[in-house]
Amino acid sequence: MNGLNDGPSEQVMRRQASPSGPAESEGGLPEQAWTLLFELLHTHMRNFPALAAEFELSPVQAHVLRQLGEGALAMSTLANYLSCDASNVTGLVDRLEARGLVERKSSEQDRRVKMLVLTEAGAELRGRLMARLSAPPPLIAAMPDEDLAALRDIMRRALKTQ
Amino acid sequence: MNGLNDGPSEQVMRRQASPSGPAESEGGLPEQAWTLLFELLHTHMRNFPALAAEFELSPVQAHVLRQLGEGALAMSTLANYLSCDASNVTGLVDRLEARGLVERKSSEQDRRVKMLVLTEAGAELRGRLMARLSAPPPLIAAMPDEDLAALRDIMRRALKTQ
DNA sequence: GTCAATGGTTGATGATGTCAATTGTTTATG
DNA sequence: CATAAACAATTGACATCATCAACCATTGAC
Repeated sequence: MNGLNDGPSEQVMRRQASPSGPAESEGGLPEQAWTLLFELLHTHMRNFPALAAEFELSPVQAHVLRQLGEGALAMSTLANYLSCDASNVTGLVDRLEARGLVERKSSEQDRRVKMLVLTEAGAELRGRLMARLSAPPPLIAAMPDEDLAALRDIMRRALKTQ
Repeated sequence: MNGLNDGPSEQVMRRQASPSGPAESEGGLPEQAWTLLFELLHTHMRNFPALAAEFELSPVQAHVLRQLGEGALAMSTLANYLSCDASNVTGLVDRLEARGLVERKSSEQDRRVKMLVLTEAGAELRGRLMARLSAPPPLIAAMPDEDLAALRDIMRRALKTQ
């Protein structure tokens, strides 16, 4: 695990009484960059429910479908991904299974475990969902190519060394 | 509002049957950059509930406190911000009010309207919450200064021209 | 004054989330 | 081998979040 505060700068939280949240002009370089990203992030997340609803999915169900694309997942693994209680996943999967999007398969190695796999219909829906999700929001789409390339390279480096 | 698909490139969704979601190496520049950002975004959103729980707040309550910092808001305005039904806001505010974090004030101009304001305790809690939220996640904190500065400048330009 | 529109609440219902307790299966230990 | 501990999933009880339809109070237009 990467520790959070083992880095160089200690000047976080300089004026926690600031009325309007993180001030862009204050703090170290990481805080400045993060605050701006945070803005985009929340703007985008606000209409995630509406986006999921386009496919008649709740936000959580959309999240589940997204995670489930890589292959079969155990219920407990899914609970970890969602950082929620295992008992929550039961009902979640119940509803997805009732809609014919996923299937429970008992594991051969360990009969306690139930693996989740997408059905044909589930994979198809996930395909459309992911295509919709990967459409860049207006703010990104409007960026000049130069900035986009720089942004892509920066993020590639960051995700690689994580 | 900025249209979504009035841009240049049309090569989105080339292989929607791809099993693992948006492939980083495909699509136009905006899609490539966005897909990477999207990764960070969802990683961060996964532990937003846990982060809110540090302050004994549900995710939605944290969102409300965040929005409520700028000043008084009408219930209906808050419902718009959250893009949810007005009746949902009633219960939400009921619980926040019961905890002494916000207050309903009847508007002078229009006695139908109820304005929401933070109490002393609410403002204090919001301050701590915002300070916590503006702490950059590990992935950002680990970036070299050069990338951080570039990222900040790119995002500034993008948010400005929006 | 009457009537439609608006802002907020209430009640019914379903989805999401947690916790505590239970069942069935594995694994470790005597 | 037998028993106990650990684990995966489920169940039941309960709070929260979300929507819809119906309802009051107030406003504003006619």
